[in-house]
Parts: sequence; C-alpha cells; structure tokens
Amino acid sequence: MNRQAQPNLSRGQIVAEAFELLEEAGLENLSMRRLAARLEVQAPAIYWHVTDKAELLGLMAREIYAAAYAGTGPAADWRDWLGQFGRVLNAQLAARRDGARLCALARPPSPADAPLHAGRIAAPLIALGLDEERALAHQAAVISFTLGWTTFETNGPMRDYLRQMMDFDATFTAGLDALVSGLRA
Amino acid sequence: MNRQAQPNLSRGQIVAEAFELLEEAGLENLSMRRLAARLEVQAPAIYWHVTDKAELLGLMAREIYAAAYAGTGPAADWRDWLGQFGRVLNAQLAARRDGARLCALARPPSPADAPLHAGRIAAPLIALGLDEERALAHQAAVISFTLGWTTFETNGPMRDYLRQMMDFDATFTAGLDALVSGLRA
DNA sequence: ACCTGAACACCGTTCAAGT
DNA sequence: ACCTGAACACCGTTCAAGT
Repeated sequence: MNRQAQPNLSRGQIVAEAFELLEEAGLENLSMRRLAARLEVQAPAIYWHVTDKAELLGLMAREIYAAAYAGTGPAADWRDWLGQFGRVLNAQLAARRDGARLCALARPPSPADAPLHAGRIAAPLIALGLDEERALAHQAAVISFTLGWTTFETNGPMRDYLRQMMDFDATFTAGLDALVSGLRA
Repeated sequence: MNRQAQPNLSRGQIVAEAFELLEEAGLENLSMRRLAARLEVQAPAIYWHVTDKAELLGLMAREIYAAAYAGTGPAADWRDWLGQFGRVLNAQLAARRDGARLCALARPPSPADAPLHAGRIAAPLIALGLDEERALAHQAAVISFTLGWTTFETNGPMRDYLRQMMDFDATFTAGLDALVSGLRA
C-alpha cells in the first residue's frame, strides 16, 4: 500500500506550497521545515528535488517574473510594452506577501541559466525593434524601478505614513512613464 | 578592576561592528551571536541596546541612506540634486557587501519615526523649490530606481553575464537621467 | 544600568539507512 | 529513485540572576 512507486513530491508542488506558506507566514518564517510539514514529508526530502533554500527562493522569484511576462499583452511599440510590463510586474509583486523582498533577496536559479535568462528578458523588446544591448538595458531599468518601488510600497510603517501623502498607484505610474519616455531608441 | 562603571557597548559600536561583520561574512551570516562574539560580549547583551535584529538592520540601512544624503553636494536645481543623489546612493550601496539587499530587506527603524524620516527625505528638494508632495514622490522614484538597480548590479551570477553586454555605470546613469528628466516640476 | 548563564524553540543541511 | 531518522552546527530571543 505505501510502496509508493510514484514520487510524492515534485518541484512544482514544492514551489506552489512555498507560495502558500509565504502568504500565511511571511518571508522570515518561510522555512524548509515548515514547508516540509505542509507537504507531509520530512525536511530532508525537499533536498532531493531542490539543492538549496536559495534555489527555492530563486524558483519562486522566477515564477513571479514569468507571471509578469505572461500578463503583458501585445504592444504597439517598445515603450508601450515596457509601460505595460512595469505595471503588471508591480501588481504581481504586490499580490504576494513579501513578493518584492523575495525578489530582491533571491539570486537567479543557476549561473548557467544567466545567458538563457538574459535572452528571454530581451526577446519581447527585440521583437519590437530594439537592438539587444538597448533591450537589456531598458528592461533592466524598468525592472529595477518597479522592484525598488514595490519594496517601499509594501514596506509596512513607511507605507502607512506615505499613503496619506500620495496615491501609490498614480505616483508609481508617473515615475514609470517618466522613465520609459526618457529611454532612447 | 572589572567593575566597569561605564558601559562597554553602545549602539554606535554595535552598528559599526555589524558593518565589518557584514563585509566579512555577508548578509546571510550576519547573526547576533557572531556579532556578539566580535564585540567580546554574550549575545543577549546586544538586546539591551537594540530591541531586535530587525532594528539593527534598520539602523544599518539608515546609515547608508545618511551617507548618501551627506555625499550629495550643493545643486543647481532639483533635477541636478536628484541626479547626484542617485549616483551617490548607488555608490554607497555598492560599496558595502550586500548593501542593496540589506536596504531592501530592512524596515524603517520605528513606525513613529516615519513622519520625521519622510520630512528629512523631502527637505533638500523642498529647499530647491518643489512642493512637499512632489518632493516625496520624486525622491521615492529615484531611491526606488537606484535600490532596484544596485540589487541587480551586485547580484552575482547575473552580474557576470550582463557585464559582458553593458557598462553598468553608464547604463545606470542613462536610466537615472531618463527618469529624472521625465519628472515634472 | 548593564551584562552573563542557561535555556527555549527553532533553523539549514548532511548522510547513512530504509524501501 | 525517493524518502526517513538522526544528528551537526548553528540561529533569535527571553529571562532570571549577577554586579
């Protein structure tokens, strides 16, 4: 009965459960042991599917970015695409508890993936007419701005005070538009 | 002899030693126990001077921002000031190991400080003619962009690959200029 | 006022051993 | 191939007790 010829765990399950734990417990309580308990497994079992806690965080970050790419629709030109992408990424980061902090902390899944990752990053902008160097630079600028902004926006004490002073969404959009309109073709 | 009428420890000493430990060990090895050992004290002693590890990180982050404000000289106008500030902050964040990740992770020292903190944030720009709302918004935009950028710039694997593709300093400056020139008065 | 000693409730990770 | 049991070397934090 419990011979279990099929594995109980998969990377996908682990990452999905990690997001639920993140939501309930926050980044500082996202531990391998608590995650294992949720998966009804002993902690070392996770290490068969994932080398590291760092790798797990990297996979989670990658999923957030992937959702932002997927949520960015067809665009009239590269500025339009960047503006859309920034807003969707902001929404994806803010939708998860500690999403921005997670992405700031995480490192790319693996060094070997870096070139491939960079290729994907640049692809949509290249398709809209930018050369690779500008595509990478502009995409990095928009991701940077959005990640940094969302870090502040979701940062407890400061948020509560600043929201009295400004409309976060409007101010974010204004900054993003300022940035995108200033980038050169 | 060892009656020590004077305290051995101060917040300043603790924060200073924490920066040295950060340099040697990195953010994930910055522990209260290791810090205590460096200060030749037992770990609980630190808690007399600092309520929390979170507070300690907040104090460290504040010191980095303070250095950026201090390093920003007199400016011709508010755009000039923001450009300078962005470049100095980038340098300050990159000068410390894991500086950007530290600042992304840290929360402001105390909720009660938020209004005061916000006041200081806005002050230089208000002195250069911006109203408070725009001053806060623009300063937040520049800090966000710089913090996000430096997070990537100092993020191991990605850095090594991207540096073949672009000059980080030049690309950062281009993005910062794009942002600042797009902000409205 | 300022610090130590001892303890509580955890961590990430490794590794032999099971199935 | 995939997981458990047990262990190693740590954590942050509390709190009584010392001085």
